[in-house]
Amino acid sequence: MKRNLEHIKYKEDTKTLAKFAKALGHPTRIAILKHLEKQSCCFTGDLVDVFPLAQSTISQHLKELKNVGLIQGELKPPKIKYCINQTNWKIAKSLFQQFFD
Amino acid sequence: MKRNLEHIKYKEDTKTLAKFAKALGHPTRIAILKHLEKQSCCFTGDLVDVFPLAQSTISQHLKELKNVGLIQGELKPPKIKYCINQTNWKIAKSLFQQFFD
DNA sequence: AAAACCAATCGTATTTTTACGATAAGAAAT
DNA sequence: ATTTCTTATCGTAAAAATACGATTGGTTTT
Repeated sequence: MKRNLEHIKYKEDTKTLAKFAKALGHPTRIAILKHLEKQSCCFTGDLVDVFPLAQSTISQHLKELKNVGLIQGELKPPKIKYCINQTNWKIAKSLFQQFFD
Repeated sequence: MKRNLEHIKYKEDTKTLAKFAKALGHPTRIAILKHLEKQSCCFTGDLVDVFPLAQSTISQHLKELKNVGLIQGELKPPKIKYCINQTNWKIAKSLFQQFFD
């Protein structure tokens, strides 16, 4: 963006929905979430085995999903166990639901 | 992306869902679609009045929504009437639905 | 105490996205 | 025929996203 257009006032729901959608806007992140849904939980290393991507790249995608609150990490030294954040998952679900009618 | 990683094989549904999500990943585009849902249809100019964005920017967002098939444009010279593409809308809806369970 | 393990972060390169103004293209009105 | 209206497209600039390798930090194992 060339200019600062953050003064555009969108409704809160619109912004939140866009934020979730953006996080889902990459096939790797969709695949990670599908994996988490099936497995219920998993470690970063599991994903590095599943996807032909560098560890740092996977970590980056996980961070993004964590930042929008769709997943959460629990320390299980020396690993980190990632799960879906059920609270926010439900929020996202209902936002998409009502968006599509 | 530094390297060509298009050889990563994602399932078709995963790619399609990510594509739709990406298109929804901007508040302006969410707002445009909400507007279209309410109005059922509208012209580019209407949107230019609603959003404090340049006409070319609105046009660009519309193009993106059209490219993923969420909307379609009908020539009503000298205007263009945009509507939601119901067929693809339903596909997107069901993909999100089954994704969220 | 040292080595090994796991995952985040840093630095960086490339590509894509987002926004704008200016221009072009088409039809309608004058 | 010229002007007006509407929208797409072009060119461009700035920012964000995507990917990688290398490094760092924290545990655990040896």
